[in-house]
Amino acid sequence: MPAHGSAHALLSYRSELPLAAGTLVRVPLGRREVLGVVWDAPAGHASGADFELKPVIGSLDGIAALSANWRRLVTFCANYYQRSLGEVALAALPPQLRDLSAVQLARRMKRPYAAAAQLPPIGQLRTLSEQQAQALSDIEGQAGPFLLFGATGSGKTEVYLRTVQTLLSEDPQAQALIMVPEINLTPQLEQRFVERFGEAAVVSMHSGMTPPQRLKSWLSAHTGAARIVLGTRMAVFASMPNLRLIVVDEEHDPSYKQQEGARYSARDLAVYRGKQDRARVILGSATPALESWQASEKGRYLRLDMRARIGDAALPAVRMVDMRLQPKKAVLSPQLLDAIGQRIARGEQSLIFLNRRGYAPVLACTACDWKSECPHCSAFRVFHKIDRTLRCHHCGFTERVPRACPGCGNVDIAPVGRGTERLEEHLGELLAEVRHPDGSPVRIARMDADSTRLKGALASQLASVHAGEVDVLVGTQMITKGHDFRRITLVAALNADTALFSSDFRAPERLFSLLMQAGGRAGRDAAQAQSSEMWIQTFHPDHPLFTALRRHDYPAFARNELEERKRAGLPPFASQALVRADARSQEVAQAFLNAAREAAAATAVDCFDRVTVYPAVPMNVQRVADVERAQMLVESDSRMALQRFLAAWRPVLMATRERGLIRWAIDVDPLTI
DNA sequence: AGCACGCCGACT
DNA sequence: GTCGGCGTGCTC
Repeated sequence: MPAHGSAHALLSYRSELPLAAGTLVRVPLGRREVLGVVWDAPAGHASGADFELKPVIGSLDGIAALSANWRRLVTFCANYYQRSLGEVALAALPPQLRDLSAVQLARRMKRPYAAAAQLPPIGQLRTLSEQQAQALSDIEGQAGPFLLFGATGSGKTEVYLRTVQTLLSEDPQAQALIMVPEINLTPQLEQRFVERFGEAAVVSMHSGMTPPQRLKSWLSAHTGAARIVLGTRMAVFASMPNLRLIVVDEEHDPSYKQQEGARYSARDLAVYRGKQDRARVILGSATPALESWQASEKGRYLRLDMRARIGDAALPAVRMVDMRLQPKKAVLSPQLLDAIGQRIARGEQSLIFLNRRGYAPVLACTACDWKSECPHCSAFRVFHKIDRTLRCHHCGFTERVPRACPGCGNVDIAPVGRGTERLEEHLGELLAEVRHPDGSPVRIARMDADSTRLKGALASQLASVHAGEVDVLVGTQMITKGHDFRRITLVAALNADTALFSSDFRAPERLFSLLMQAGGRAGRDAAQAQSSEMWIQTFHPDHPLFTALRRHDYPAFARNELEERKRAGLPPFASQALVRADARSQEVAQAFLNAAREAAAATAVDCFDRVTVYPAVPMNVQRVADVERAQMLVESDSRMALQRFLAAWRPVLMATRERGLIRWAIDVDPLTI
């Protein structure tokens, strides 16, 4: 089964020696030599073909065959997400395995991966809170899967650590897989696991590693030497012969869904894999995905409640600022500004969250109707004052800001709206007079994808916040994730309203989660928690989402939202898939989709009456980098029916030809539609 | 995914 | 007259 994208994925080869299923081999394909995996044993696949089979070139016999469970996971993923086996399998293996010569491999395998790392003795551990102890005993006593519903600061990580510890000490071979949504979050997690279990027991797996590092980690997990694998979504495919526990931390995070190639959900695959491998699965979150919450309501997941913060630290008080009562052009209300000033005077830190980077999202001419549109996309280019550029956040197209309006020559072109850069500048002006207790001026910093682009920049910025060298931190989404800021007592969210009335039905869920997470940055020290506040500026202070947020009441939010989803027939009460098509023109993209839609009706499968295929529509951002994009929604009230339909329909899609079509893909369980 | 084969525009 | 553009199709 070598790597190629066609439908009937398996290719047959002959071999003098019998090769066990799961063996890694090198085989000829066309005039190349590629990596392959023996999928089924010699039998079956009769050579009764009309052509001669090519021989297997050799097997990578230093490496044990991939297990049946691993192959089942890959098969399931390929079938469920409508991709070829070869694509999924090869993407799941470390890329260096593909171009490693036999000699290099032999040299590599000489290194001792054989024995499972011994765990160092565990020193004195902190006493667990009552709810932590309860969660642990539930995890030990029940089969799961578990939904660990725990507030930020409730000590979820300690529960993971203890579960791993119990497991690994009971079973000297056992392995655990711990997943986090982002690469940025792996170092601090790795540190905690290494502290507890020692360097030798832990390996990481994420796309930021060099190919040799990745191969090393993979081999270490595959041989069973690594007891603990930490990683991002790709780690769900790690070959682990003695896997007994899978943790998906921040399970609600959209990053668990791969957004190109095989569009799998690592969280959902983790649950499948846990069942296959008889490994415990723990999904952890303060704001679970509504799909997971619903599963826990129905008893498919066992919910473990950890709603209190450690040491009974209070959650921050939520303050709503009604922007209808503020001066028209106010960015920051006087109350909020005043509150920030007070923190500075007390030597405490504030965090201002605005989910829009750059200086201004649009630049516009004051005389004509010119706007900073991207010539290659149906989107505006963002004004970045710092280097005086207009940058398209979709295709990357960047130009210097024109001196005068390209439309009419007017020199007066003005920024419209605001991003983090402008907010940082604005705050500097507003807080210019404010002083520290020691009389020094205010220090404002900005943290977003632009300020952290350079290697090491993120770490050094975080360090300076931790060291107390910053009074006010302005940033995007990125500052709300995971970082354990100890001295922040005020968090403010500007511009939260856009998500309330979005056409994306998941927008409220993401907003709630984001605000809870941002709020969780405040008052992580019990001593300061009393005075910690989360500020929200909004034109809709009475919106039910904010009512639930004020009480830190995720269950109330979920109940509300699930009711609406049910009424509207949306996930988790329906299953969806999306077919996307790219072409030089919108007409071609849509023609392809609609042709496939017609063909679906004609090739009626038995489950077709339970499935709705909607007509093709342009995507939200219709054109990116001069490519027109369209999509088509497929929906059913039954996941099974949708699956059966997609499996039957895929060959039809593949047979559908449209001149000028660039590519198409199916996205099963899409996160944005 | 590669890497062929194949049919139309600017070069020695 | 060729070199090379990338559209289309195949790989046991």
